[in-house]
Amino acid sequence: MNKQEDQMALISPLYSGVYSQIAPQQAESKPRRRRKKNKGGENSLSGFRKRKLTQEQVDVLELNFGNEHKLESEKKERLASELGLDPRQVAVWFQNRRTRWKNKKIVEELSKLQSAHDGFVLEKCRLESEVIKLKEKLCEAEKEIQRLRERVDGGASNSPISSLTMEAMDTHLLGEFGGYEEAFYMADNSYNIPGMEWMNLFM
DNA sequence: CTTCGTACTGGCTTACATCA
DNA sequence: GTGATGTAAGCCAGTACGAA
Repeated sequence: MNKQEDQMALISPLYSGVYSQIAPQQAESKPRRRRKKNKGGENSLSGFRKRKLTQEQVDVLELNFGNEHKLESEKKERLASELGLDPRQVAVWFQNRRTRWKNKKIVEELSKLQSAHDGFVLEKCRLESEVIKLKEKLCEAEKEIQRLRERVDGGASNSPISSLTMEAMDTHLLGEFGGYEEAFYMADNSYNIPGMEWMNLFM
């Protein structure tokens, strides 16, 4: 693998945002010099009328692109003579094809992210309604505790047993949540679980 | 008029050669 | 051997332009 391929491998498969890593200077939106209109200079291929490649030529090029998105000069020359094209045309075709491929990938990636996002929103709604149900349950449990406390206090006020019994009851009823705060921390304070911070983006 | 495909421009990197 | 410099080739983003 040469250095250039190495570099491309470092870059995401989509080449996304890529060139900015290689050429940060260019990534800054520097005003570009406007290109002069060219009606066919010395090195111009458009000296002759711009023409569409035949279906057969495109098929062969697509086949080669499918195997390898990069074009080595030897392969370029071979393809060019095989298809009766200028090597420059082959190079340009590959360059444009890479651009189309990259754009297509970006669109695909966007739609994947969109559906993932939709899924997370759905899950968030489900969790929120679960929190509401659990809060209702907790409220009922607290009322029940209060009733029992009043009953016990009424029979033997200031008895050391009463407070111990209450503690035990609290532990029994709330033990699975590890206490009120812990149980509902997430619901009120968004996602603070390590590694889940990104969820806040959707809040 | 819009979209798509082909070709070009300019900025940039990399590899290689040459020279002091 | 090594660093500086020049050059060719290739890549990309952006753009022009002809054809459908």
